[in-house]
Amino acid sequence: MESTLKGKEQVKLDFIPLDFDYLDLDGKCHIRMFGRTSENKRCCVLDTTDAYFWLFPRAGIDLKKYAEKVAKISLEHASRIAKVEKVEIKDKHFLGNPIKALQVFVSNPKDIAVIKDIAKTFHETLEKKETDINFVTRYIIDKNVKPLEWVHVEGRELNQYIEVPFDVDTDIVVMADEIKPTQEHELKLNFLAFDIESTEFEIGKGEIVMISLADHNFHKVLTWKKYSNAPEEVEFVKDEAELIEKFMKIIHERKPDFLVGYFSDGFDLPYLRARAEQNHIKLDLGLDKSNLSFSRGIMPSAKITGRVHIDLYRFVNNIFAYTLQSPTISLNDVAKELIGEEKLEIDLGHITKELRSTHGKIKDAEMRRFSLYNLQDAVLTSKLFLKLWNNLAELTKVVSEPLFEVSRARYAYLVENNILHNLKRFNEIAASRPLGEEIGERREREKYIGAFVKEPRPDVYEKVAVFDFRSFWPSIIVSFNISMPTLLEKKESGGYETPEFEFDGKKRKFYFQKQEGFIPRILKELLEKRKETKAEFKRNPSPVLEAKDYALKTLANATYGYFGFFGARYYSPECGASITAISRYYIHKTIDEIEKFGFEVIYSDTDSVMFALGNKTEKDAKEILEKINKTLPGTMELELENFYVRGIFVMTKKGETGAKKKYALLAKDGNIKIRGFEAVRRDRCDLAKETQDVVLKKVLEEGKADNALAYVIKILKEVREKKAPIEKLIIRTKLKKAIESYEARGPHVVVAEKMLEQGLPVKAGSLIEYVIAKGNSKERIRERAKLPDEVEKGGYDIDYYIEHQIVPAVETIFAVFGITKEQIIEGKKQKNLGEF
DNA sequence: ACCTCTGGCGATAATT
DNA sequence: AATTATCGCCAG
Ligand SMILES: Nc1ncnc2c1ncn2[C@H]1C[C@H](O)[C@@H](COP(=O)(O)OP(=O)(O)OP(=O)(O)O)O1
Ligand SMILES: [Mg+2]
Ligand SMILES: [Mn+2]
Repeated sequence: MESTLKGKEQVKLDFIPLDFDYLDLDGKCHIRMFGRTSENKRCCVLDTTDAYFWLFPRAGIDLKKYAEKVAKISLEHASRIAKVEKVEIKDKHFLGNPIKALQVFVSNPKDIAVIKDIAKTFHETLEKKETDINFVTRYIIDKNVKPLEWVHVEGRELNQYIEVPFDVDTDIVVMADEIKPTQEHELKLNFLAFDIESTEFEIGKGEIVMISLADHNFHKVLTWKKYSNAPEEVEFVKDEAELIEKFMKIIHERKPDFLVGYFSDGFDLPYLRARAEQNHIKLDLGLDKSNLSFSRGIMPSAKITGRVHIDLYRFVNNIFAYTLQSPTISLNDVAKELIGEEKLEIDLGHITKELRSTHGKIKDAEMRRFSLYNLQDAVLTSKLFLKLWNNLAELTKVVSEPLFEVSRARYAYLVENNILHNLKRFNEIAASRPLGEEIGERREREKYIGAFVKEPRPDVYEKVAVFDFRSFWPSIIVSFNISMPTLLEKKESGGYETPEFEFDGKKRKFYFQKQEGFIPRILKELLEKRKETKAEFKRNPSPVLEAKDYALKTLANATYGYFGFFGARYYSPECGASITAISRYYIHKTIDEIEKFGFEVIYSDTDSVMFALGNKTEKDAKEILEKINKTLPGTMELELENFYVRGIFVMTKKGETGAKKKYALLAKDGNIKIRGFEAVRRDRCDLAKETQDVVLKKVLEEGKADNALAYVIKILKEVREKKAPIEKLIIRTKLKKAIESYEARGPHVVVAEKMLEQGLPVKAGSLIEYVIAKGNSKERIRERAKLPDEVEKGGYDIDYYIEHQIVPAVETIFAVFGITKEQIIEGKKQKNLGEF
């Protein structure tokens, strides 16, 4: 075949890669990147890189002969010849140790699977490595071309119509000859957010009624349902088919680099695809006239060639949401918190019901509202994208994987890729993922010992200081050089060791080598970045910076967790357990020193110490902090978290011990930090949460409980008089698995079954809402659990809400002040012991 | 197909 | 009636 990829015109340009894929051109696998030039031209860059994997030879064999044998592998596969192109003997490192390995270059990355299978049968072969590295990842690593990092490209411009063997809608296509990192330019965010309204929620049922598109200045609503006095953004089309065509047309005209949805992997795009199929429309949203494609699996990812489809819901769900206050991560809640705007309120159920029935009646005013509602969703999504962009981009740069992957990734993926993308400079070959049986065995391993948590003495404390280690366990990994490749069974001079601790039923001690390992090294660099981000957040607090700091902190902590993760390439529960053992040693030591100094240590969880200042000063506390820090090894550092005016610690409900992981602290600025209490839990009703919140606030601000008690008595009275609004009595519990797989059928499971019967969309992951209604109190609670709609005003179970929701939430707090449950329930404002 | 880890509280059902 | 198992969610 004559090459069509030559090109004539020499070009030099600066380019930012946004989207990556690979494809065969002229019989060779090419990387294809889509992005922008520094002149803001839409650009496609083609490049190649070697496809290869590694073979480790058995000891004592003739390497040259082995290499020659491997080099001869050739077979027919998928209607082409899969063969080894060349084999090189290389000096590499594996798990930190020098090793001779064969680098096996193959004709096509897709052939690695079949070729490695043959090579594995050779008696000379000990192991195969890096056979599962994605070709895009391979390219990013070997050519040092990173997602969202500008590169200078020198190459040949290809004539799109004559020389490029695929359709491509960009301003320029370049075959790269040379490509290297260069200075940064501004990237103008060219994107479109979209949202679809349909007559049904289930993919494959119903039809699309309306689609909205939005960016910072473009607003558009498309619908086939005609009505008068439509807002100016609305454009009417003939039918659903034309609606889909028009949607595609707008995307092709506006040419966004990013297509952004909220839950669009789970709903909008699968639904759109189903409807396009039904209408015999080819759903082409990308740059190469190809169909929208989906990755397989329970949570499919919708990929569009040349545009980065970002489902913000997945990023928020996996990475971003942890620092948010919002009760759910619905678009409404997240947008409200981050941009201060909400969805429009409409009766969606009514409208979709009317739209489903052939004789449905919808008023023009309702359709207007519906259109604006749909548009607002797209607008919120677009604003959210701009808000989250920086975090997405930063994380993408840290792990060097494409935005498409990073925006959908969980922490394990980020951890793994942060390591993989840094191996090259250590000349390291990547370890393999576990296979088959190994995974099962790892999953069944016993838990190792984790953190130390001190039992607090329940009381109200004045002037509380809180110390907390910065990135504690990651700093232990770095300071003690802990990782699977640096783990030793015996002590090495100049190396590191753990205290003795119980592991796998035996007293053990582990050792780590002196020579810095690549994982501790990579983590050290991440910690430096995280330290900067934490400082930036302290200087200039914002929810977005807080989320970024949290993501980097958690990426570091998940690197510790990765050691004990069954799917890890660098798996070592011994390391996980060593880290926690060292952490227990240092937190005990820290507690001891603070006590020796004369402070009363109230509580400690993992890496924090809370103590009462007593008759000492904040200056004294800072002094001991400095003293402790002088004794800490490596990069470990204890930080002053804050000084608090007052704090409360309570008993467990059983009343025998002080409750761990439950406390509240009043800061000097009036803010109350609540941890573990029902007030911060999703699965309690609002009335119980709010009541507890008020009680904590009152007792902390006043240092006594009389006003708080009066408040609770008032609330209980209203509950008894059936005055509590149903919304505040709704209990929300997540259905964590398929309904059938529950062994214990709690109220939320039973309600989920009921919802399913009513045709409501319920599946694993749904948040089930229910109210306990009045009924036979001798029966199980689940028998009284009803959908909120089914409970009329005042129809709730008074005793349940008093005995099971409100009183349990406040009784341990009042117990600190000597007030009993009976006093709360009977409303007798008796004098407590302290007042005699 | 994918999944960071352990410690802990408390609600409810299930079992004895 | 008391104890144990299951479940969800949170702290770190
Ligand atoms: N999500 C997590 N996964 C695994 N381990 C965790 C996680 N969160 C906390 N830990 C462990 C490791 C932490 O170093 C340790 C103390 O937690 P914490 O004080 O909240 O964070 P940190 O010490 O890592 O950062 P910070 O500087 O914010 O205090 O507990
Ligand atoms: Mg901490
Ligand atoms: Mn900490």
